Amino acid sequence: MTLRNALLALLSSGPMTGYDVAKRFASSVGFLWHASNSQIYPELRKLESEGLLDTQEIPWGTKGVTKTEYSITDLGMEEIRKWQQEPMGYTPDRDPARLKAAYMEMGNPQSAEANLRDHIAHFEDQRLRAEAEINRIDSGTSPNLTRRLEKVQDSDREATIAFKRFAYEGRVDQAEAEIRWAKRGLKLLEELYGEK
Amino acid sequence: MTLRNALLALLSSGPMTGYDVAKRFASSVGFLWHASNSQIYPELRKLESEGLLDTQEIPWGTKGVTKTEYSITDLGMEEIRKWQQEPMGYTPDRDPARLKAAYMEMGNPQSAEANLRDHIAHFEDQRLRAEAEINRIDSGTSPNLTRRLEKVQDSDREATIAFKRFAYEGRVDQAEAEIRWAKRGLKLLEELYGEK
DNA sequence: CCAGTCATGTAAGATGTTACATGATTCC
DNA sequence: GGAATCATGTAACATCTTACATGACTGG
Repeated sequence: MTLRNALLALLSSGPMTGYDVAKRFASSVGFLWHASNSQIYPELRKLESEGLLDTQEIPWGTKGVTKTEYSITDLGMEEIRKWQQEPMGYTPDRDPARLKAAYMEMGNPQSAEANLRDHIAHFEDQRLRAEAEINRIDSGTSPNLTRRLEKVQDSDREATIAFKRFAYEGRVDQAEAEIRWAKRGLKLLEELYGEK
Repeated sequence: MTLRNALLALLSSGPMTGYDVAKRFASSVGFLWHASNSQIYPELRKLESEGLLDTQEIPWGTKGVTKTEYSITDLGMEEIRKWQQEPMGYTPDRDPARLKAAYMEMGNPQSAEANLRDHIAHFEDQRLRAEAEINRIDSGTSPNLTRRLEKVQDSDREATIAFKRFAYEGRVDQAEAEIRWAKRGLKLLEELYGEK
């Protein structure tokens, strides 16, 4: 259900081909919601069949080849508003890192350390990506946001930017919490298994 | 793949029926990895068919009715060690809360506020549950941990407790990061939509 | 003309959700 | 005798992953 919303939200900034959509899902939106091509293309067609998206065949190259451009309909916009009004529907917890950590005494200290260092590296990377996105937002080099701002009333401009920034700040917060936790874990390993 | 590991880890503290397993998944382990009955029972049988678990039919009541008790095999224990040695395999990001937040200007401020308050309430509850679990660990009233400690050498005792505590501390950290983020969101709403 | 990008998927399988289903046992 | 708990699932569906597949266009 959320992929739909991610697609509609993305397309609310303007028309795009499936390929464009897929690319955004590999970067900007993709940091918030990942999806692969094999999910994206079928879902776009489904959304069209439900009247939430319109398609237009765009000529591509010299021969009669075309590509399909999707644009959001009024019904689609309505769907986004509905989504924003709905409560979140939190999904049950599934936390592989904590699960593994809870049983680290069953492996060896070296593996535990390696896993914690991996954890730190992973979330340092995540933080970097989120910060990069924030920089793009601030500097006006986020293609999607720029495009969106063109069709937004001046009164909504500030909020549009602020909420996007707020979302990626949340990603930074999460990454930092993960890093702090894993670092405490490394300290714990030291305490338990001594000063090598 | 992780459900298997959660099941094996749980059963490494001692034999249990599917029903017992399901109950633990509704509380302690369940805070780290959720699974429903319809997943648990079939997966237990699969693990048995792979030789990672053994079964024993236990008489139940007066008639010839039995229940099935699962216990971990040496192969199962080996599997846990393997799991601990493997790197984590981070899954792609799928973050409904941040996704929604990124497009909050498309709803109304009231919905945004309601969603952020929900977020806070949800994670305050999560924090509470994690803290309760930490208390059970500290006070020796966690049934699973107690059972596990009985069969653990003294030298591993400290680590066994410490890692479990560490895992749930991580949950507390996450919950607190979420709460801080959502509170900043409420402040942002105030700034954007004024002092009502 | 060849590499890189643009464009669009299918198929099989794993994983997880939701709803439904059934009956025994235990304790008061 | 009846409620709560113990015990064990099936079926249908939704979602997501992985591997594979194909071909046109563009720029050097």
